[in-house]
Amino acid sequence: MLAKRLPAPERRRQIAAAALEILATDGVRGLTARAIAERVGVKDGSLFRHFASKEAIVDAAIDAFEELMGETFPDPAGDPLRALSELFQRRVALARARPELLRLALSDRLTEVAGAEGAARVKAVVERSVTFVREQLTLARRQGRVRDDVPVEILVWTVTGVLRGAAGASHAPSLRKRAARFDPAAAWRALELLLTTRTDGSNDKTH
Amino acid sequence: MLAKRLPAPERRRQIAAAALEILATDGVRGLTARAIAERVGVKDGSLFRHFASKEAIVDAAIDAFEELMGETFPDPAGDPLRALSELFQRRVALARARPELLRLALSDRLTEVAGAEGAARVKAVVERSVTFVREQLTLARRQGRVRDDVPVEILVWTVTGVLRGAAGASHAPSLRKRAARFDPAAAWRALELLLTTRTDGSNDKTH
Amino acid sequence: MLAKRLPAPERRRQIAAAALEILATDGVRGLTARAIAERVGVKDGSLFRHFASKEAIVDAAIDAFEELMGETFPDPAGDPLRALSELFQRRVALARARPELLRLALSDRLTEVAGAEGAARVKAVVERSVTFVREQLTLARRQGRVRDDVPVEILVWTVTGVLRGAAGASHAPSLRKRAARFDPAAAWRALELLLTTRTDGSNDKTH
Amino acid sequence: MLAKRLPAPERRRQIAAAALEILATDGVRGLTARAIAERVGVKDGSLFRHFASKEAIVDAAIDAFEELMGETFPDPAGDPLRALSELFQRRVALARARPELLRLALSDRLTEVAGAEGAARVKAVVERSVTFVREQLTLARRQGRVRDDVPVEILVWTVTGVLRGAAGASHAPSLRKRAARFDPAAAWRALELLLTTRTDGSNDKTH
DNA sequence: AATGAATGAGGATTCATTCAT
DNA sequence: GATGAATGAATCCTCATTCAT
Repeated sequence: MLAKRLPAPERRRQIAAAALEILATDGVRGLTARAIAERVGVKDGSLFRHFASKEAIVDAAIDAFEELMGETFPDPAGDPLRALSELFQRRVALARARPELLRLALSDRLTEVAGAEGAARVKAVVERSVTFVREQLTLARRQGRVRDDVPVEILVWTVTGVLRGAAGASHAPSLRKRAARFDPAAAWRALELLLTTRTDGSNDKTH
Repeated sequence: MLAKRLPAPERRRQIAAAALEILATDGVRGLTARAIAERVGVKDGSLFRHFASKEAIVDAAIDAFEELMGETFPDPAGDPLRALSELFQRRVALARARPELLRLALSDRLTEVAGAEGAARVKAVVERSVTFVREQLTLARRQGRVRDDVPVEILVWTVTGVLRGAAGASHAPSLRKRAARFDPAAAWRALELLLTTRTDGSNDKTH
Repeated sequence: MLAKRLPAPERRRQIAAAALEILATDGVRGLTARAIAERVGVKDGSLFRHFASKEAIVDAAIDAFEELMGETFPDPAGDPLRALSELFQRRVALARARPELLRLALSDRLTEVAGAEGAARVKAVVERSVTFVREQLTLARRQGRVRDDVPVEILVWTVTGVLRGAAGASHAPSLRKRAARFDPAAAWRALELLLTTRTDGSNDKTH
Repeated sequence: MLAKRLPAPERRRQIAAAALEILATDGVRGLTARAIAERVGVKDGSLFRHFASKEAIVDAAIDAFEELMGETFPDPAGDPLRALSELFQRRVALARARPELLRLALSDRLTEVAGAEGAARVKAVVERSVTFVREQLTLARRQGRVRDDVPVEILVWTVTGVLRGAAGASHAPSLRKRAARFDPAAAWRALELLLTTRTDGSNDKTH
């Protein structure tokens, strides 16, 4: 029962993609050579004709991950709020299209299965997002378009928090009910309000 | 070289705690019977005198996790913003005191190693936090103390996002530099500014 | 079907001994964890409760080899020809008692399966024999009891050659016919004749 | 990146030679289809266009080995001591020219990787040498040119021992120091002295 | 004649778990 | 209550070999 022969580069891509998906759905311990091979339709030993080791497979998976995440970064030149908005929309769209990626980005599964070098790369991808957000926020603030009564870092956490929530809401079946009519554009508008509107905080704390 | 004999309930607690720590520091694949036993100072076979299976150990670990997280919930009666503030402070304090717990709460390692029932309990713990936040926010909004120009869910994500950031900043060595003078109280004040009702729309977006 | 439980040190010895024998009889590729385990009467995985790796098993086997070979070295003090004679007798006796050891000493199987450190130890054992022979011969020569018309090294090779032959003859079934009445004592006497000082040159070459 | 197409017989020779060298340098476990193919500059699958199996490759390697060793046998007619001398010189020369062959002849690697039939052939090659030596010695003894106070077999072992030593010394880098001015001709002269000079053994043992 | 993708049968090793002592 | 020796199933990986292209 031979598997269909496939050109090596394509097989490699398949294998890396399969690893990514399995990791997202079945977790660290589910990511076995056997499982990957099965999903691809070959025998486990055959994987090692294409990759030197499981770690190498994970590295390739991280390549794919890096690329997909990288594509969601908008042009950093231009209007910073627009840049943030675009990042937001694209990330939500990505979460909808490839929910596994989201899980991977939010969990540390990739870091767990990767070797030191791969783990560093995953971390870099995540940090790049945070840095991007921080930079755009700082820029926007200099333009007076983002509130300055709150430290940037807090705003960064706000953005990443809402992004995380929106991405989760956009695909998580269990959350679908609550966020049934979840609309990413509306979410962004709300987030923008948070970032830009200056509140006076006058009527809050009682203490 | 026999390990000190310990009353069973105490050993159980030890084992569960050890599992929790190992899971946090070494990850899913680091959580082996051997590793747990070693940390407790016992031989691996002995674990199974106290627990029927590794899954049972994880279940007990989840008990501990549940309890520790549960303790951070403030009295839900009373001032909702105060309740949120307290949850915030306590969580940050917990993150500082027991950084592993934070990692566990933010990663899905526990869910990964738990059986179905355990996973559900972990999920419940996390959801309970979100629900708590949502409820307090809703209450506060009814009191007119939280802005209503933004859907509650967005505010929920804001709170959880900032909480996550603050908790991370409060312990992560790598982040310590940036958040060197990180002050949870200040973080909460900033968060509160974000949440509370604005009085005018003067500081509006430009486009 | 559980194997008989044995105290660990004894099992270790068994395993090392089994490895030595398998290597001698079945060769490098025959030395599998499975083969060792089978011979000892346990399952292969169990080997690794006693040794960290196959290499560690081989190391222990080399320990045994070293010890057995070491025991054949006579007291180097005293009459050098007597020392050589004793080494000779003991080696032949060892070859008869434990033919596998001989094979191992003469082949390089042990070196092949050992790690770098183990290989060095095996080499040292072999070299120690040669050195011992050389030293005793040199001593004897100084006493005028060994011929000096021939370089010592040639005499060393003579001794090792005859030893090798005698040891082989003493056990190899195929050679038994020829050396049917093979007598180690007689072999040594003959060897001694070869080594000792000639008195005259009467029986010289003809050409 | 196709390898140069070569006529089949030439490729076969290449492959057999490569196998021989790898076996000598890397040992039994180093002799993999991949290693052979690599050395030849071909992909591993291609080996099996030329040989039915790895065993067949080894058989061909043994052919080559047989031939090379066979070439060192001098004309058995004529002066027996001269014949021995020539064998000696040629073997030492071969050891110098092709050290791998020596290793193979002295180790039993070839026997290990060969099938039953091949192993028998290797054994025959070795035995042929011994037989040759024995025959020439017997002849020479009948002519009164070799000492008769020592059994022939002992002399055979002497010759093979010195040959082995000389061959080893002639190439082994580590031994080069000791045998720095190692001179095969001198070695043979010394050996001849051993074989021909009659000692009386009068002044040896003290016991 | 050679490649390139695949396999199946192992090989070493890990690990949760059992149970006699 | 704890140990210490064992297992069986699974894991990653290697290797000789096959065969369509």
